[in-house]
Amino acid sequence: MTRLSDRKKKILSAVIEEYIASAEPVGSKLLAEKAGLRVSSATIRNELSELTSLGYLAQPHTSAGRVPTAAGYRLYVNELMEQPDLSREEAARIDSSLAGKAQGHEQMLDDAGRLAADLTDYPALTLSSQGSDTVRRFDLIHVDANTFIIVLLLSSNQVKNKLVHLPFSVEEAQLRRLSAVMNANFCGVGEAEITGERIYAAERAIDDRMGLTAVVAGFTIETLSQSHGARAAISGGAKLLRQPEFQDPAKAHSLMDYLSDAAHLSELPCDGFDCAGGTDVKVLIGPENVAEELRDSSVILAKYDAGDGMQGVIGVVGPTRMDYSKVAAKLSYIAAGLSRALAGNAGNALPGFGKLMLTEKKEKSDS
Amino acid sequence: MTRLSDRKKKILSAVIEEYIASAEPVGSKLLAEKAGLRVSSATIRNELSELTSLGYLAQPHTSAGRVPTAAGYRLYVNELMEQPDLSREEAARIDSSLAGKAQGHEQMLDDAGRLAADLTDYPALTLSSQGSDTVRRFDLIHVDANTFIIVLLLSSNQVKNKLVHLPFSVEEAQLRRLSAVMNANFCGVGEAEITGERIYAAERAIDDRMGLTAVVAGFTIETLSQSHGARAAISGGAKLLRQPEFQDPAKAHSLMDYLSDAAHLSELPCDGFDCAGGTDVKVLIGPENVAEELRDSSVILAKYDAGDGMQGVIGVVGPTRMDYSKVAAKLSYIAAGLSRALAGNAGNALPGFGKLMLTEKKEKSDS
DNA sequence: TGCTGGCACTCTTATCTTTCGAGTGCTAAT
DNA sequence: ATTAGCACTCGAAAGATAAGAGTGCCAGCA
Repeated sequence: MTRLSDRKKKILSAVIEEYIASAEPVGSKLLAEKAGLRVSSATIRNELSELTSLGYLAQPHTSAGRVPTAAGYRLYVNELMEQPDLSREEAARIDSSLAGKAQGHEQMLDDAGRLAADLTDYPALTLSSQGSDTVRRFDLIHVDANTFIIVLLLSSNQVKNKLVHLPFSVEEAQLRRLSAVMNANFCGVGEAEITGERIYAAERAIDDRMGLTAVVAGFTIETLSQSHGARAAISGGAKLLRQPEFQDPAKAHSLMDYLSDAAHLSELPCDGFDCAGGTDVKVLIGPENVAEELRDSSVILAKYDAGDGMQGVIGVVGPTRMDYSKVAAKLSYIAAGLSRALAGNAGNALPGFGKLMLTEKKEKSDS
Repeated sequence: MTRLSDRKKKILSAVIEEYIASAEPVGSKLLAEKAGLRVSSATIRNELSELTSLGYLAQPHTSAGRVPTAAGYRLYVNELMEQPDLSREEAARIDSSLAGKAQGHEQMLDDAGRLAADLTDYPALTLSSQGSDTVRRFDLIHVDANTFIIVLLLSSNQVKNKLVHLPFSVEEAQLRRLSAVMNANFCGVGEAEITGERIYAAERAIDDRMGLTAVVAGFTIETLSQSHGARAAISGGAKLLRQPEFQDPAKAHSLMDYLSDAAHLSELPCDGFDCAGGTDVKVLIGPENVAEELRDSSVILAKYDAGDGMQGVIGVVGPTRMDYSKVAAKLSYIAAGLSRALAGNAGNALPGFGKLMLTEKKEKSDS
């Protein structure tokens, strides 16, 4: 289908790149000067005219320059654009930002989102659609007569906890029995299979009359369902306002409002990552988006791997006029780094860790 | 100083309330009709003129109505406005929103922020300037030969954890010794006092040659410093764009950018809560703000108590033209609810908790 | 056949005027 | 002290004009 002459391709690319940079319709004259083609503006006009009737370009009004259509962007992204390598500095910045601290999953994601927003100057979104998690190990810590802590080690290597205050007292031995029965019955068990019956059975097995089993099981279900349902977040929303296409407050507001609802973000299609040069990057251009609010924006998503089969997505939202190549490269690199950091979680540089913290601390108390 | 005739007060209030509602300069004619005063517009013009020269009102240009100045708002907030009670529905909504789940400190705060933003239609900010926390109890859970979990119970009743992978193996007995020495030496100790020497001493006490003590101490320091430094967050930033005063994207952008940096939020003055009718609400009007970016906005803050001496602030940011009374009432109510939920953390309705979770779960799997 | 210069035409954007109206301040009368 | 009346000011909206950018097409040329 795509039987475009080399010259047409070149011109289309030039139009898109120029438009990405200037946000203004680009005309034949400019093209004749800037693009490396050694032809006159009249020739270019003819080509532009054809590209327009092919549906790759459009003109806002009769006497304006050309603007890429969604189809134009699509073609550009799929076939025309070249994926640039990141500059050393940028790569280094990403590396250091991600390598900084080995914190929890969520904080890491948040940081990555902020980083992506900073680097691309577009709002960044992160969603971890971590598959179905299970508990690998239960621990109950007896604090005092009425208090204990539930500690769950999940198969995704996350640790979750909850402090429980009781209106009655409980003994350490009881907790030991309880944790034993939880470990025996609910390790590796998915959220859906933690049924009332099984809880009841466990309850009876240790003769638990105070409903402690149900408390622990309840927290487990809550935790699993929470990490099962995709967590979504957005950062750097204010950056939208920098884009000329969002000078109209109504537009900006509609999009920002849409984005700030995590429920909407989770609806983004997180499968079918194969386009854009083999890397795990996906580009949704304007009307390709299902959500009405995203129809004149584009979304670029990169998949990362969180180890243990879990995966998530980090991406940015911007006007259709985005520097797809640069943004895709950055996101891809960030996603890769994230995968490394999360999957290779085991590789905490342990020696010297304590010292590191100490020196950091010193600096802080100075300031 | 404030020797205003009753009529002037009434007029000033009327101007402010009208302006709050309409966002447009208000003139003498409208006032003559709406305000309950039985005088003509000419009389009101005279009064307006005086209020203007007193500095409480200003006119954008010679032939426009009057607009309140910061001083006008201040007077209104301090003396004129009446604190309305919340409607039953609103109170109920806040109660149910806060009582919903008894989660962690941070999540609770996030939820409260979202609630405040939704209820007031202004961006909400939350900051927990939790004083200096200490560890109340250390636990180390042995997972497998190379892995253990650090569990810290803080004096604020928060529980923090970290999964540690080791490049060498460690025995359960070692961990027991380590936790004993940590508990003995670092319970109730502030971040600043966890010095290298003390860590070294502890290390020697249990003959720890692998630096495990440092690892645990490092995490402790990290945790304490993190919860010591105020955590700040913002939600509902998009709502700003709804306000007429932020139709100019540049203004909106400047403020939103400012707000999205947590570091800036923490700089808000969180002391001196005494104005506005005895409740713990503080109003910063326009130029009263130190930050340049907040100079033509107002901030309303309400203090909440997180138990154990810790406290935080929840508030909203909006144009100086804010419905101070309503917003203050809402924030105050939310803050009170938050205090109750956090301080009275002990009062988890325990019986039936497990069942509750189960039914919730059922609903989810249905959809 | 394909490219180029030239030229008339179109349509937006910016700028400048004009008009309209709301609101004021002042004065004279009650 | 309050009010009615009136001239005046000034911004916002509407209309008019001018400028400029870009197109499409045609005729001539390799």
